[in-house]
Amino acid sequence: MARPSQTRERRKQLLPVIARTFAEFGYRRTTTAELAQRCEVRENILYRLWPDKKAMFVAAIEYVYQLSAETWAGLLRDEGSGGSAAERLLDYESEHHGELGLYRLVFAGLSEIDDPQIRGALQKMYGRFHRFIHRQIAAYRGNGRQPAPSGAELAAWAIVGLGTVANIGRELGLTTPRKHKRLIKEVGRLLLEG
Amino acid sequence: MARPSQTRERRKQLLPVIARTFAEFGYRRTTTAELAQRCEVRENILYRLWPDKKAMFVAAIEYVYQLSAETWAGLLRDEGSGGSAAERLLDYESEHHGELGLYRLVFAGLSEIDDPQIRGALQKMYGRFHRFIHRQIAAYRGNGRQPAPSGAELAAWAIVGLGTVANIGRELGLTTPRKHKRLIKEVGRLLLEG
DNA sequence: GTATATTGTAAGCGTATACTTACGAAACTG
DNA sequence: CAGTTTCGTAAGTATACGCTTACAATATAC
Repeated sequence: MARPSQTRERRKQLLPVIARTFAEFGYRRTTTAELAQRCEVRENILYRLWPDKKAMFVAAIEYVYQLSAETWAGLLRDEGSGGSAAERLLDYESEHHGELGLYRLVFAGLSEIDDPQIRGALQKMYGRFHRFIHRQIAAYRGNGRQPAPSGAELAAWAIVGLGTVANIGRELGLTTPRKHKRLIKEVGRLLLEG
Repeated sequence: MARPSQTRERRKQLLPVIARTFAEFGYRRTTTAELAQRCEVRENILYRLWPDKKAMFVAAIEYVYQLSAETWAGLLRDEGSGGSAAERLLDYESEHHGELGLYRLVFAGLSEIDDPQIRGALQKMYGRFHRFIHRQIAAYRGNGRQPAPSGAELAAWAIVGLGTVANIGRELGLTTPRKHKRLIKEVGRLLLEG
């Protein structure tokens, strides 16, 4: 036998850098040379970790949800700070939403939606986000009462859209930080109540 | 003197084809060769109408709003079919929203947001959509009463987001046509009322 | 220590594609 | 008709970039 492979750890190590780079430049404009430089390795090392550029991008998309999910899981565990889970999430997002700029990665993905693999990654990601929010709304509304109506599913989509447009508005400089915050907090509240 | 230039008419004539092509492939994946072929001309003819590929794309973005605006203006004139203007618009959009697939053009643009010209075109487009919807909400809410509160502005952004996510859901096959329709109609109504 | 696998370095290749140039044909003006 | 400009065709250029290959160095297992 010989050296044990460290590809798994190396992938995890480089993924945040890859994701940030794709988020910054988009899919096409990101060159494998740039990726390598930011990762401080040579190009062919990236090609040992992933079969091609597209696989790197798909991995980056999956990373986006992971990161949010971890943050939110932390918020849900931390029940101390008052309010229901849904309310705490809304409060948090109204302050920190889009902070990492990874939504740009999603925009980039949406431009490549004809590709089956990228499309699949986006489906999974949006599906997860939606399911998570859906559960939060259902839990909030059905607090002891009858099971939540199907409206919660629609509301969950609307909240995903709210997050999306909030990022677009911010990115284009069309909404001030103050409005951005109010948009998520107030309209989010409205959608949560139903 | 000699032949009068027909560049203006030619541009208008080709723009719908250009826009559809960019919508289909995105910005980077669209080649000037493909554009020319769909327009049934040679590449350099496109370069006589626009200075470069980017200018063609920017023109296509502007075309997106024009097209929607024309449709909506028609709906607003046609007061016969009952309901307030805002309600008629919602009804119409719940049936036909995203039909032309031009929202893909917007996704493509969002991936190129670092470019000043494309960014500017998107700012103008989103600004116009928002302003239009904002006016509709304000008119609906302030029907004879006090001037509409600032919440209408937020609601307008939320509705833009609603349209965006509805298209994403449809595109990814995550929402059925039935849900798509309900999403716009029911949540749109909720946001309209405030 | 040695064999075997992994890691790192460096250069290069083939292709795709935005944009250009050159030139002949047609059309409008006076 | 004559002169000028636009319009259409065709080929070419230059570059950027995804991906590969070849080889040296290093680390682990036995």
